[in-house]
Amino acid sequence: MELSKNYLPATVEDKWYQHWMDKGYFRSTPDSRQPFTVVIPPPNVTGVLHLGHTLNETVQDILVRRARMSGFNACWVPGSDHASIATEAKVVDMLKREKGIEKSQLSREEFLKHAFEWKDKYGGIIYQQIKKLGCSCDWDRVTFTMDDHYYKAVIKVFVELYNKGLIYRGARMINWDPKAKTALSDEEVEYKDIQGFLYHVKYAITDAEGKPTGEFITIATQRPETIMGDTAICVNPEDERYAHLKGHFAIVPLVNRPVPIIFDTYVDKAFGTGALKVTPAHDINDYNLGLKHNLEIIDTLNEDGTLSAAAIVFVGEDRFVARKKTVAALAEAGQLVKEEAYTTRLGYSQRNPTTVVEPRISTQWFVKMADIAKPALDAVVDGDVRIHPGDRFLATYKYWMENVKDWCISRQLWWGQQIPAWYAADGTFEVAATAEEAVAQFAQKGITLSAADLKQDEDCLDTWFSSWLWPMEVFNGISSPDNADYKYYYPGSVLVTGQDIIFFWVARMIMAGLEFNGQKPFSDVYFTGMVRDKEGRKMSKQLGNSPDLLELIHSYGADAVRFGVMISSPAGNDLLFDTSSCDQGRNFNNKIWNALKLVKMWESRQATDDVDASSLFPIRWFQSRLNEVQAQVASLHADFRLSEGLKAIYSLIWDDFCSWYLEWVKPGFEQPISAAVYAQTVSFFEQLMQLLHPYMPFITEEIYQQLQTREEADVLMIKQFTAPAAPVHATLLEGVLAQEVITGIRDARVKNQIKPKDPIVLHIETKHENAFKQIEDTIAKQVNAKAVHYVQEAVPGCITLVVQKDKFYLGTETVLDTTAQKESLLKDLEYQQGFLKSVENKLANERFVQNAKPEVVEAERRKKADTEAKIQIITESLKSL
RNA sequence: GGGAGCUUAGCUCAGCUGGUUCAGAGCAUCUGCCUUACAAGCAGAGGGUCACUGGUUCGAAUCCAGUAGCUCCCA
Repeated sequence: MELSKNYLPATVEDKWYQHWMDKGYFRSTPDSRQPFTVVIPPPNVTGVLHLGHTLNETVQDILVRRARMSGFNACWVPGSDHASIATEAKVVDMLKREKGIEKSQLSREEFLKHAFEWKDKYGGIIYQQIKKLGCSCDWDRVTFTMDDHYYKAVIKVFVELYNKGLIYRGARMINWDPKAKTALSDEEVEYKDIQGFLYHVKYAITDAEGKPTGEFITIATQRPETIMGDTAICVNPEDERYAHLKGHFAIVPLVNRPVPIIFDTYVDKAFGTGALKVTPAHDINDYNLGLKHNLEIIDTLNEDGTLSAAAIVFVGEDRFVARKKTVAALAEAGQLVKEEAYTTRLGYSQRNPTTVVEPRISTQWFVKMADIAKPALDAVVDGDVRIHPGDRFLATYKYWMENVKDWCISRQLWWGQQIPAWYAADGTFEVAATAEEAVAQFAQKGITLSAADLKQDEDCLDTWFSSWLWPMEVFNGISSPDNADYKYYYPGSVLVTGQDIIFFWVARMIMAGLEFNGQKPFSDVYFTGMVRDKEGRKMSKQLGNSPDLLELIHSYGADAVRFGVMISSPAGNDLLFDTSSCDQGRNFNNKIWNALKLVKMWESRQATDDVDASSLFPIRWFQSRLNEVQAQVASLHADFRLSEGLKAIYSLIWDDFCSWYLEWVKPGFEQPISAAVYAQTVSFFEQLMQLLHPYMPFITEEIYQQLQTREEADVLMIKQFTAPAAPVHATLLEGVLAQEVITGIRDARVKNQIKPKDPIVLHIETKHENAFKQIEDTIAKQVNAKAVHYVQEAVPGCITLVVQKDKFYLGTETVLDTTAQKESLLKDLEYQQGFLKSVENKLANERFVQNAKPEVVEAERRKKADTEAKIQIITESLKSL
């Protein structure tokens, strides 16, 4: 079959993915092998994969494929996440836009039906993309965080933690998303620097009896619209300016409510005016101050961010509109002293990025974190769970775990697991998996009720309260803990994820694993960095700087995209993505493809002979190089240095195999090739493809299959690695010598403008003629030498050059200009002399000779001798010119 | 405000336990090649006081401290 000019990924990728699927190679069932378990960080059903996912999935696939080829029973579980807030928002949007339905018109059940339809429709896109990328997931194990068993597991865990006293319900200051109308956890708030204003507002003072003293106290606030919720003014007890106001009151502007002047060291005398308005319902610090001083709490905001009746003025206005109106009203009343520009940080809802989060007091469910955090902290600190790279994230992890706050897990949403708390009419409740169990629990307390009397909590749980069970429940480990899969696959091997969800997910998974199973969920965590564009900006939809994955795969091929994201992204480092790295990947594909074409050309030109291929220099050398890199890649993998592994393989294939080896064994035009050499070459090629396969699965499988006709079961993706032989050090050095001589002579040819087609005669002056006998054919071929002679002295009229410790004379018909040679020799001489001096200095230093390791000193002595010899050779050459 | 990380060639980045396999890769640049696998290629070449200042050491891109700039996380 004629092979195409260039590699065409589209024709190859779908074919092999389908084949692997049909043969069930991705599927894993427990057996006697050791498991290698990876659970995918489930992407959101709302979105499509972006480059961050691409990097993640690629890393996982590399680890999983290599493990599968290394004797492990590799199992990679795919799935997706219901993403409560984000998905609910999208479904609500869609219903309104496409069907004209408001959420409020629907029952919970009706809404969930729409949500599931939506998930089925859009969730599939993600899986399609993962497949296109070549990921070897076990598709029979796809899990969704709202699957029936998963739902049950979440409820089970909730009930269990509640019964242990680790979940409680209470009114606290929480983060409120007024758009989604739900509580958020601290982790779901993203802070951004914002240019705002600081408004100075003066409040009239009255004495203890309420009589105006004619004085004013001025406060500075960023949020004038919350003035109506003020219940105190606070100053520092040390502040002399205000000491006389003890027992006095301030009159809140616009609503004319007297509030006490209180004293607390919390207030910074130097900030603003030194006087702070205290609004316990709308600021976390004020809330704490309020608790301490028993202040009234006046909540002036509705759940949608409009002012409530308690605000008295501007009721029903949005908080930002109300702010403007409040400022105008204050100005009119003459109570606005000044406004100044002010930079501050505002919290935004992670899932509604344009919505400012409102601190709000609300009754929610919380997980008590301190106790379950402790073992999870220890697991990482003790190295039971290892984080890669190094311990770069250890400090962050430790800090968060040591200062962990209780986790607000209730959300005022429908898309998620509904909180299993059952309320009686009087507001008392029982936590139980079902209404029937709740009835029984009430009965135990002597309260007789029927299921119909109970009302289940309207709220659902935070998505992360389901995702933290992921490594267990993908194997039904919570819902049915005695099953064989769970026992076999748990704990998992490696978790690959972005460093941005270290708290959301990684920390909590470790907690959940230890709490519910007693074992860590995985032994290694590999953090990938953020993918940015080439200007270093985060990829985002707003900027439109995130390339479409399917389009990238369409134009470059999946292997090239995988190469592109892997080639320069060591663990934890941000990746500045530029499509030029995909170009590099595509070029690499092409290079491999062309090497295949070359080798295939030889297939029909084999000459049977009795050559002992293993004794031929190119073959001995490449065998050692291959073994060397095989071992190197294994060790890099053990350290999770995947991108360095890819670099090593890239260079082995392009430079060593294509540029050196294939050129060395290449027969002359239309000449036959030794059958033994051919067989060996095919074997090398196969081993290279195997080594590269985890990184670039499609082209490697295609090449492997093209190299020979194979049995159906002979498939690269499941071919097992064998332990590489030890490389022969001397052979590697032989290769270096050959390469240096070839490069040196080629350089000399270029500098002396000898046309590539003009042959030369090569004279070698060496004390190691035997060493050159092994490589002289190879050298002659590579530098277009028609003859090689060994000489004992300079050959006149030749180009002279020195490589290592030997001299080379190039006889040529071209008229030579010796100045170029002289220049090059002089340059070399200068360098060698400088080098010699530095070595001599070292050796002259007594302390060096005394303190340095003997082998280091010995190496320096050798260097000295070698350099001296070389200088002599160069000097002689210069003389003969 | 607290913490972490980064700063190496024009650009993007490697460089693990200090010592010529330490100053590297890819892209970009320059020169010469349409050499029957590959011009998405081949053969060569040039290019860096390893941010700055001190310290430890016989020896520092590498370890320590400080300074400057950038990034991220947390308040």
